Amino acid sequence: MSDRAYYVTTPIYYINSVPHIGHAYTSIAADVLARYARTRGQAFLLTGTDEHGQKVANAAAEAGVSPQAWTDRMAATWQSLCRRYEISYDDFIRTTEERHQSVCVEVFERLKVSGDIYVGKYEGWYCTYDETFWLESKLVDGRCPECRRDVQWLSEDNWFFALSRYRDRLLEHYRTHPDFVRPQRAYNEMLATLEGGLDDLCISRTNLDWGVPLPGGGVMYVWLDALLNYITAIGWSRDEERFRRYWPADVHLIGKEIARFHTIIWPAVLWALGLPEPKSIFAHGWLTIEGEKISKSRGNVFDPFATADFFGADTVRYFLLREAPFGADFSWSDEKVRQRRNSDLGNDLGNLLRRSLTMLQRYRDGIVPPVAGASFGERFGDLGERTAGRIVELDFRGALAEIWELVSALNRAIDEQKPWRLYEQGAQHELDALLYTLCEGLRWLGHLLAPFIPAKAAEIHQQLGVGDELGRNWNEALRWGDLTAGQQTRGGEPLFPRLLD
RNA sequence: GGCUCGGUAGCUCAGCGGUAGAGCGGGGGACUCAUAAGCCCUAGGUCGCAGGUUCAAAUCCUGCCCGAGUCACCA
Repeated sequence: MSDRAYYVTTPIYYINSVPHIGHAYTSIAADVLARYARTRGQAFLLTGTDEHGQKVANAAAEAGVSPQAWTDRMAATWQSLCRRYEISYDDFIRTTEERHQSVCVEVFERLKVSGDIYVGKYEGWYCTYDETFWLESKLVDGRCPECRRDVQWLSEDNWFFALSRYRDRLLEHYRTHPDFVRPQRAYNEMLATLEGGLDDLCISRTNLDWGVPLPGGGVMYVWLDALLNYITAIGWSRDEERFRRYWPADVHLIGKEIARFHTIIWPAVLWALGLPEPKSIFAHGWLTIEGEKISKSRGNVFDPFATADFFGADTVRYFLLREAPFGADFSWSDEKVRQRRNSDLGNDLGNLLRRSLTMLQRYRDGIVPPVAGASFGERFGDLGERTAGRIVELDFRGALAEIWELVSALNRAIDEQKPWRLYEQGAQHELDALLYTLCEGLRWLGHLLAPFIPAKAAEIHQQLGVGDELGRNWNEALRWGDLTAGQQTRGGEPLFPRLLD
């Protein structure tokens, strides 16, 4: 039992183009979960890249390189994006890796044996130019709605997954597990889809070759290939002990546009393989730019690396998680990021650290006084628990709001008690108690904020002079009075320098 | 077109049957340790529109308007 690890995944990112800030969003949320989970025990954060399919092949062709060369280049870009945003992944899987492909083939063989897949006809209108299938209803005057060229009727023998067979079981699972799909909005939509009925799913392609080759010809449908990463990466059929430690996943984080694949197809495939479904799937909202969908045609795609350079990775992480409820859409704007940065991070948090350490330096030579005021310990005794509860519910905004109550209370305490006056009046005991409270509160903030803004949280502790204690279990670390008196603080540069217009 | 979700103070949102709330921005005040930061006070908004149920409706029901998403092999 204690062997179990908290397993969280991001989608594997489709690399037909360069990453944008929306990709970073999912990874950041997953990273917060993983970082928190690691304070409680084992955790495993998986991310990676989805490298097959027509669009990747096309992108490679346009760039004049082989698909493999293209994916090698793009995967490296994605990995550096993770580093830039401090995504502490435990593994990064690429679907072109042998460890993944060989297991995909094994899945295919097993499904053949179990009778969950069969050969059928895959038919539809096909636009050769766009290499896309269209439904009859989507055609415009019998032509491709995209390029207006003629379409042709294509009919191929392909492998089908008997998805429809699992409809009743899916419905039952939804009924008995109301938290299987979150938020509620996504759950409702997927339930409605299920109630509308399911068709079997074509899981092979013969009209392209950039994919996992299947015995007998053709390649695996890229979506099935992609979904399987969640089990190939943790050793399914190759390392059963490892696999059992992680599976079923605690949560798959996804963007809401890919909910159907994760909440309907994926559990059915797992059941066909005799495996349990993931514990939950969370479909977060879309990030828009000034209210508009991120898209190349709108020209509003901006480079997430440049964004991190300008604002700092921690500021971007904070903004994304603080600004909106995790399930809902929200709009990015540089101005709002700047406001959050200056108001929350600079004025409230950074300045709190600064003014506290400056006064400690001035009045007590930067040494943590021996008097521990107890009132904050009583008031905020359950703050760790409350924050943790919010994180586990993926209510990141709520978690940060909880944490900021402590930030505000500490700032308020300074103004109410006026340490400069206590110093003038020689009220040594009161001054010590307040200064200790500030330092101890800041030590707490380091722990509480570490999942969200890891580098700055570490810097808070560094300026406080507390040792490398981030990552400790909160139940142990967040005991009021744990901060050692007599410790020398260091101070330092402003944590979040104010950004001007 | 079907379905889902939303439309509450300038902005972002909470409230979801009992005489309108928070944060930010804006305005005012007292201080000075601090990143001209922090603290205190201050927001008089037809709660999208029109009906209905109820002693009582942002809060339930109906219709409409507006926005977003989704509709099956489209990364």
